[in-house]
Amino acid sequence: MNDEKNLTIQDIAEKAGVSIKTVSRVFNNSPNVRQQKRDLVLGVARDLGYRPNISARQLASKRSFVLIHFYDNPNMDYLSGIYDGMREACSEKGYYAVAERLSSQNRSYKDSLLDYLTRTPVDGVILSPPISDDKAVIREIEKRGIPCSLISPGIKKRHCINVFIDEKTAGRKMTEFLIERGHTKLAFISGLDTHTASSQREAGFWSAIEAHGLKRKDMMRIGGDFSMQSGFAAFEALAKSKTRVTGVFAGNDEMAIGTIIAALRTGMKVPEDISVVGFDDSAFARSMWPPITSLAQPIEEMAKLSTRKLIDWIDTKERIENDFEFPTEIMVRDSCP
Amino acid sequence: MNDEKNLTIQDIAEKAGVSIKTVSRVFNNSPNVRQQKRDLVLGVARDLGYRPNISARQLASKRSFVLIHFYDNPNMDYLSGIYDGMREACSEKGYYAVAERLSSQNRSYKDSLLDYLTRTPVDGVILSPPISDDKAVIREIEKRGIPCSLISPGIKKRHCINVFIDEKTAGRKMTEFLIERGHTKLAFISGLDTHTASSQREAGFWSAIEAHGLKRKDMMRIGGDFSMQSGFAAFEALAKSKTRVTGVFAGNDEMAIGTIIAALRTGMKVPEDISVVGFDDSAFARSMWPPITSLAQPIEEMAKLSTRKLIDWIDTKERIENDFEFPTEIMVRDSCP
DNA sequence: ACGAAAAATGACAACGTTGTCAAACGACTT
DNA sequence: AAGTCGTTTGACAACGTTGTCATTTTTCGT
Repeated sequence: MNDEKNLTIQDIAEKAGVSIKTVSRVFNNSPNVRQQKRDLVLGVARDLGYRPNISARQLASKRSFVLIHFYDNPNMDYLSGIYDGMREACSEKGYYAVAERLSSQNRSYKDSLLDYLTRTPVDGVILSPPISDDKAVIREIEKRGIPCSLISPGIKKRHCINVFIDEKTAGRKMTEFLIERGHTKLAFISGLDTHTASSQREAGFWSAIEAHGLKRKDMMRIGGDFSMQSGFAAFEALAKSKTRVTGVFAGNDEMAIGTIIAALRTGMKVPEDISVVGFDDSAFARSMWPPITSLAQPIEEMAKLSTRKLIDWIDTKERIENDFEFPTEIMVRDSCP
Repeated sequence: MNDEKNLTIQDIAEKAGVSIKTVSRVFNNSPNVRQQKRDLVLGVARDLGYRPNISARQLASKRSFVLIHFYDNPNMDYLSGIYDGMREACSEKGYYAVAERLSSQNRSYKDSLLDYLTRTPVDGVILSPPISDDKAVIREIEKRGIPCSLISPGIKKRHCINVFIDEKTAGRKMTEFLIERGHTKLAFISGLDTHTASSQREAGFWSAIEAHGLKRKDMMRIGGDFSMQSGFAAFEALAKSKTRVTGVFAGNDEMAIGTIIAALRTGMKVPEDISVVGFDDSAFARSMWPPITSLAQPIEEMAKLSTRKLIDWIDTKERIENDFEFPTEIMVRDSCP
């Protein structure tokens, strides 16, 4: 119901009886503004429904207000979770969220990163696995003095913001879930070794086995690569072996789907003959038949916090905390009820 | 190897011996610049590696250089195809690509559109199904005078750019593919009725049946909703019926996957006992086991052209052509070889 | 209560582009 | 050759913000 005219800092300044510059300072969280004026300005701005003009800001400050998420993960579910979280946090603070694929297939992928960073001015970077483990990439970003936030890094970096779940504990939790349901012969389908999180999940798997006094020789470890096909292949390996496993822990949902399809083909029933659990709680895990029990991480929340802290860092030029851990939850569904 | 300093129009103007304004005109494809000067300026700019400053452009021209894609389609594969196409076309012309979900679940989704359009200045809009069929949405955009491009609209709009495939012919082509492989008893699993393209595919299906002299009563038509689950349910309906169909045409890949999984569960073999074909050629169609024969449309190319034409329209304020049809291709895979 | 130092504030010039409008130029007509 | 009209060009002021630096106000130690 407000008038359409675009408000400027000028309008706010007049209404509040302060100078333009003071208003500017308030909106940039600059120090050296009396709290009383800060509140006054903020109040007036809210009343009038003022929104800063980003272009003008960019032009005058030579900052871009662009945060970029570099990824190389074909899982669209995960990506859009991150993107949504980023976007929400960005719009709170007048930043732009951009996502850019940095394919490690591409031989010159480091070059294309450098290209990107020199071409487009970028105020902050968010990396997700497996790139959050790429030291060369992180070094280049650091060298340019660009604040950087890592999502689920294998090793936490002191010079970055780290946002993560405890992968090992999650892996252990999932394994214990299987054990509690009476499964004593288990298989673990791993992901790619370049994906540190995957090894940590596996460590959790073995730690649960040990803690519950199960025998290592009753367990199978099959190497996968996160693809549906590798889950399919994993089941075939399982079927050939002497060990009769009744519970399968797949390193992600896609491999879980592959495993289930392969099992169905041989006439086995899920979960009656074999139980399968996944990891990531993707949309396909929910819509598969049977729906797949999977470990959910609050990826959108993680991305949101990651972005907020990154923006704080950019705005204030200092980091208070580095590390933020998030809880996980097992979504119990029919594939292992 | 160039110096790092950011070039401005000023630099180009000096080097070329013309005024700042003339350079500006050249970069905006404004009329009334002598061809000779135009070439000169363009040449100098290329030599120096000049790139216009978008923020300054936005500020001075009050345009946003933002194109927005409104979607409400959970298929990430399709979406990222569109996004990639948009992005490429945008970066050619210095525009920004933004994607925004406009959920029809949300009761007030038209409001959120209006909100968006009034909040953020937007120079052009791209709509994909099912939103490209929403007259109310299109009307609101038109009312604001924002150029609009539709991807695969059910009915082509004269005031918009339309980019599409011939859905009916595609449906017919796919059906004939099944018929040529000896299937005479077929099932068609439809998508949501709100999705006009789906009905057109179905029309193609029936036209092929008729053209090949097959009997309508040997055919089954099952209503689905594009979800994996509905594909699953469709197979169960199929199994219950008396008609023994050997070929299934699913309205999209997800329903094809559901159908296949359901078939596998009953011990049937695909494609030996039943052949299934899908539509869209999504990543899951490729990585499913068996991989699914599916109809591919060049969605990325379509989005790219759509975007280019939209930008032309914005820049020149006129549209030469409205309609652009693209070819399709059947990707033959194991689910119906 | 006084001065010195620190904190808060403001005036004004950037930032790199486009819009406006007036001036210069060219091609015609007479 | 002068006059007319359309085309091409350019000077200069926006656009809405931040950076710089000078000025004012507050705080604090004595």
